[in-house]
Amino acid sequence: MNILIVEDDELTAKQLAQLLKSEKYGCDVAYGYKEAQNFIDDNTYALILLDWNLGDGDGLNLLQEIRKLEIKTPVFMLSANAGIDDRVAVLDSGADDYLCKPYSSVELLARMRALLRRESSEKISSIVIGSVKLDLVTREVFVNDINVKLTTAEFDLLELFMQNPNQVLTRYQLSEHINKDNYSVKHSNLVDVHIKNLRKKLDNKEFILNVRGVGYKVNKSS
Amino acid sequence: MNILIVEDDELTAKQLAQLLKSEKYGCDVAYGYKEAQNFIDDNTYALILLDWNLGDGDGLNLLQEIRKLEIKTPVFMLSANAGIDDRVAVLDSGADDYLCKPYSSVELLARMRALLRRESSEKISSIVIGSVKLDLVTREVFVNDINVKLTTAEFDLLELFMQNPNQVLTRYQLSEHINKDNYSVKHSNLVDVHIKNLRKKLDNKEFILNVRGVGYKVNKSS
DNA sequence: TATATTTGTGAAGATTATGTGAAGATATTT
DNA sequence: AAATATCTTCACATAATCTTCACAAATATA
Repeated sequence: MNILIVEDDELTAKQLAQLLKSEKYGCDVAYGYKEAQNFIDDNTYALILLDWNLGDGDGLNLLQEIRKLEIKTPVFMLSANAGIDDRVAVLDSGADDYLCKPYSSVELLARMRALLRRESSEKISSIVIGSVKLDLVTREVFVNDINVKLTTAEFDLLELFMQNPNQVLTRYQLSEHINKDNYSVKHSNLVDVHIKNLRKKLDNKEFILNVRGVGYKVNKSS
Repeated sequence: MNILIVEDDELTAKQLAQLLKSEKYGCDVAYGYKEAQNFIDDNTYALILLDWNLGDGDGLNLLQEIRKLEIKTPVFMLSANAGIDDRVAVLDSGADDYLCKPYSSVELLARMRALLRRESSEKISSIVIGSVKLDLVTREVFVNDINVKLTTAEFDLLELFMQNPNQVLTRYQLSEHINKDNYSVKHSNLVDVHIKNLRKKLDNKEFILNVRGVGYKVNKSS
């Protein structure tokens, strides 16, 4: 969850960054218009906190430019002294919320949560471990950002592994998860075969580790 | 574009309704908690303007109940005298914005537009993916700019697909979407047949991909 | 080191899911 | 009511993948 702070006053910016970090948000700080543009081009933010007064350009201009580029990231405007008319201009330019300084940090955080909640409810859920990314909605798997095609059983197994990282899963648990319940067939090495094929497709023999006599687990640090 | 006003003071309610009508919004007025519930159950609103103080129940309670029911309609809270702490409670309960009386009607309208813009920007009138363009208003479909005639079921399926690009949709979801709910008929391959016909009309076997064992999805990059 | 146990592997046959044409059943239009 | 369009089912063709098997490789045990 990354937030971009755009604020030219260094002290204010650092205080904001401190506040956000204390709430476990990751954040970048841009001290001016140009710098903000670069950050926005290169990253995806959950929210942009944008100061109205920027040294090398107007905050409102930046906002309008962001919207012109069809970037949908919510923008929270902060301003020293805007009157009612400014407020209207700000909100109509595509800002999602707005506060005047001096503001209460408690209120700022609450309003931010309101914006972020809305976004996150639309976001897809995906799990990333090491070089492997698994998207639960599209059922796509990416290894080093390359889309890899898995069969149903392979995907279901990998999903179980990645939802229980570091935990050892027995062959029985794994088998049950893909195959209703035919693991009564004592000497089936069905799971082993799927694991073999998964390892090959993930291009990493160490991603799924064998725990001798018990089962398998994913290796978080691979 | 319908807006629900929930406000127990009759004069205030009428003034609000007047204001909204002058801006060409359609609106209903609920004077209490129960009445609001009924309106919400029976209608779909683009926005709910909710007064903090209701005669027969608390506005905050209503808000929390709405969110518990997973109703996503944006809620704009209005209050006579809330302090900062109340603001936090309000926004964290799922309100999307908040204003204290006395507020400027210009600012109220601007903030409302900010909320409504967000919603309406999601309700576009046509969707384009690859060579396929789907017009939701005229219900026309173009493949490489050539108008293709689809049956009702085919269009409805394609619409669902294109509004959820890349997402895997199950046969059950698809069937429910076109056909009320007769997918209890276990061995119906109705969806499969529609998919086959769609693929032929779209002149592209890769536009709708099968996800074995799960369902189908559109291929964004086709 | 020799032996037993467990895990890894490729290939082949069995099984299951999906694709397809055609025909009868419904619904819609003329 | 007839003509037309669309929906729905069915039987079978095709394709994906599951599962087993025999054996190889690795690891533990004596």
